[in-house]
Amino acid sequence: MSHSETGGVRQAQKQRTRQALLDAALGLLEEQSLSSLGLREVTRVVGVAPTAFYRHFRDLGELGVALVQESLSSLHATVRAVLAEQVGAEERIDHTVTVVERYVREQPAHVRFVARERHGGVRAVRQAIAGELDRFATEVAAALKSQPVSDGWSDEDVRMLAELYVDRLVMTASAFLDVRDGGDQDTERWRAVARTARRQLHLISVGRKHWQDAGF
Amino acid sequence: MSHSETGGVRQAQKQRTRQALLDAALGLLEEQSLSSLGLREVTRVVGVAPTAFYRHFRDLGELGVALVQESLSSLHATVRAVLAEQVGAEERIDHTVTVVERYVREQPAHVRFVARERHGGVRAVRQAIAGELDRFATEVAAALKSQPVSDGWSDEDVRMLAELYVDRLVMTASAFLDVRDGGDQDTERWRAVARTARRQLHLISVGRKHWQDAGF
DNA sequence: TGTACATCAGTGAACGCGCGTTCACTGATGTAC
DNA sequence: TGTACATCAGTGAACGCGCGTTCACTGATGTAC
Repeated sequence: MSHSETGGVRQAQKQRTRQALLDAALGLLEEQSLSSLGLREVTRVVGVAPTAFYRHFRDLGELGVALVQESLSSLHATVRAVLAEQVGAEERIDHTVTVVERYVREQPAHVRFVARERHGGVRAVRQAIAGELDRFATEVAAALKSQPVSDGWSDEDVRMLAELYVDRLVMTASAFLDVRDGGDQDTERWRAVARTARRQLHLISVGRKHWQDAGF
Repeated sequence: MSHSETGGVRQAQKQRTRQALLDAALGLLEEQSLSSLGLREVTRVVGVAPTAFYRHFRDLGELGVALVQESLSSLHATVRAVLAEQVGAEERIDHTVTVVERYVREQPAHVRFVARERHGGVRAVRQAIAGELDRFATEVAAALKSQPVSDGWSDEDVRMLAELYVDRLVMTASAFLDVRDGGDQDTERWRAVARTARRQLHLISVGRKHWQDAGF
């Protein structure tokens, strides 16, 4: 082949192995938590020697931090698109829940990983997740602030509201996951979770509208 | 001694060892998650032979379930007392947050355990926590229903609101814990978490008051 | 284009270690009479 | 009260096993000329 690009085949193969390690770990983490996951378990699934692991990550904590980026970047992008929509509050809530539903269906392992490791036993991973959710909340806050309903709101209160929404979305994703794990797929229970999530977000939205009337 | 009571000394000593195992495990779980905790680690801390463990628990999952009861029963009782108070909504919220603050200060390990294992790697423990929080939500729902503000509310909506409050309390406890872990103790950041928590609960409360006006 | 050397992703043997679990046991506590 | 037997919480040796990490290696890919 040409030598116009640096690396090429070798670098591409390395990336493929790295991704295989991430995928294998994510799969194994459906049944356990990161702090009990073994390096040899992961390499065994991929089909490489245990020592190959060290060519990509110092330890499983470092792999975990990489998984955080992978897990949250896709959801982040999708929700950002919803936030940018110029529609009414009710529509936006409905759409957001739909997006979360789809995310849980399509990336259940990523959702479980984040929910589990958000308070899990590996500090570096907890911090990575906290950092991502913080950036997430900052974006939501910016979107909320730009809406007319927020006129007269302090930055502190906008932030408070943003965190309320973000936490609720994470809890909702986790609730969908629990239904999925229970064996139900698209059943009554799944729809009940969606309905409850929408009503909870609507209730928060109502509170937001009347927040200043209440004198806070 | 007398033989009027069955057991006595022997039974009491067994209970003491059992409690020592629970305490040791809880301590070790500050730094790791249940699915990576070792049976030998626990018995080493207590100062008994590894095999003594089996006189009390089949495995660490069973010990974890026992820790769930221990962790949530005390908080449960305290919050129940707050719910029974006949005061205004604002006062009740302030008081609830104060109770949560005290709980995090006094039982940080219990709080961390529940937050971590709620979505952790051990199914039996997850289910035990989910069950406890479910009973908790049921009590909160009953308390909410008995208030005049809830006239005209469906049971479903009362339940939805109760879950919103319970999740919020768990998140608040977890937020206090994060500040504590960060090295700050009673500082500005701790007070900021308390302030945010109160405002979030108040906002939900405002939403509740205007829920029916909004036509849901 | 061809050749000679450098790089480095993945290998495989070896290590010491702590793990969970088994088993037959010991000796203090409990019970029957 | 005293004696003889039963119970059972905790012991300690032993086991096979999989773990994370080290090290010198191999051979395909990359680069310089």
